[in-house]
Amino acid sequence: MAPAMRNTDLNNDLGPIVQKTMADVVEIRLREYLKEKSFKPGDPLPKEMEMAQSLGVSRNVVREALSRLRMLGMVETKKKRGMVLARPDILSSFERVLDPLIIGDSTLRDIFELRLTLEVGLADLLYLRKTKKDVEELEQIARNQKVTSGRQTFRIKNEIAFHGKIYQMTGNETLQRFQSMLLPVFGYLVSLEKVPIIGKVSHLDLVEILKHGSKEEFRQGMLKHLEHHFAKLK
Amino acid sequence: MAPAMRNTDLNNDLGPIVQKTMADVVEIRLREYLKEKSFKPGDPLPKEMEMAQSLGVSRNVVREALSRLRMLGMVETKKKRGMVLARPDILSSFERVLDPLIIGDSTLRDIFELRLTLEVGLADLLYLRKTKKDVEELEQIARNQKVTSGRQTFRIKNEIAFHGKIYQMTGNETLQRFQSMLLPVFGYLVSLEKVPIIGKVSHLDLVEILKHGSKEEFRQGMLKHLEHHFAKLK
DNA sequence: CTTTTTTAATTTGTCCTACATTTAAACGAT
DNA sequence: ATCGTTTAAATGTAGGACAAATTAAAAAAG
Repeated sequence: MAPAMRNTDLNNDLGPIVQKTMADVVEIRLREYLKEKSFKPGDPLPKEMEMAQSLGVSRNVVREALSRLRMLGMVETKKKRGMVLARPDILSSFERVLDPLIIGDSTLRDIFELRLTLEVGLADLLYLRKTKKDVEELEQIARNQKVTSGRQTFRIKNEIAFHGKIYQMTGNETLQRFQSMLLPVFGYLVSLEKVPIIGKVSHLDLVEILKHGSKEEFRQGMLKHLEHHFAKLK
Repeated sequence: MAPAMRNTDLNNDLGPIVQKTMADVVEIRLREYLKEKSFKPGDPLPKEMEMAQSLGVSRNVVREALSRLRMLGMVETKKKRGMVLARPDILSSFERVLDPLIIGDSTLRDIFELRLTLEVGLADLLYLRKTKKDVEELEQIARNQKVTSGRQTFRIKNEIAFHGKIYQMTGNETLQRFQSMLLPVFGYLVSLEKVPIIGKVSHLDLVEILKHGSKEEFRQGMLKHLEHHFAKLK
């Protein structure tokens, strides 16, 4: 693990030689500018032409940079009105690049581990915010699975529903959205398995713990539920 | 929590009426195109002019869309060679929008919770991969703090060093980078505290657990270490 | 004088053309 | 066949023009 680590540091320190285009530079400059001047959401930004002239580049280049910030939701534009700083949705940018087919294998494994880590760590939030209604709904999902344990595709869908419901119960919207966009990654990795392996602790067991057990018991239960996944990590 | 949930679903289903620009559309179309044709990293893409003609838009619009994909690291361009699909760095896009000053308060709190969740859930990876050398280095950091517990700024730096080292010990590079870009958020929230509160379990205690204790003990220890943070969550 | 309507002006969105720059590929000389 | 040279293709940048939208101002109506 150490060599990989050193490599990362090296990448940070020495980075590859990349020929920055004007749009790259302008994007950075604009970002710095917004920070320095401590723009807040809603504040009006300079016009495209003003930027172009100040920076000494064509309006074309400025627009390419602005197009990037617009994509991230950092700025919004209206004709005649100009542009204003906006609150970016931090996860939408994430979503765009999270495709199991184009991200590398090592990153894929990293994300898989990240998800397992989250599931085990969720207990505290869960016990802080779970409601009786939530637990009942969760139980319904778990029972639903028990009945229709036949088809493989349905099994996966139900798996998603169950764990998704748990994230929802944390009351943390960002966490919930985060997990929902991690699902394809998770599904992709599970689909690579030849034989579906079932943990020692079932969904219904977890529901039972949620009803009458403690945080620690739930953590242990979730751990056992995901055990076979952890076992695959080397 | 239910109403917020419904609202989210509504936003997904019905979304606000946004006047999509050509660049937006082209970005989406290009992304679909890459998926449908199942491009893999390294594959050459069509030329700008070809795209423009096929889509019936100006080269300018195509370039704005491409500029976005370039920013995300999805495509790389070389003159004469054209463009190739590349492996995007999933976290770099995240980094761009993760500014505590422009993301909203609720998101800020969500991320704070996310981090706490991670720290508690880390134990398994940690015990799977920790080395003697790592533990020693961690101990060094913890001792360093004990000695110089005076200045506030140093305390924070040391706090970062300690927890950062823990993430590094998991051997999960993505996780490590993820936490490092979450640091500003964390630091921002901590800086809002009037009085620095110290947990019941110190860094040195955690090191001791890592040396001779079990995973469960470590999880409990970390929980106690972060207890005052969890206490603030409602 | 106030309210409504019309007009004008400003700013972004799109298209077009031109040229510089880079560099892979074709070509040619030894 | 190898090395250097030329060529051509693709991206990068610049600048101008106009459409579309929408605010702001001016004009008209009451």
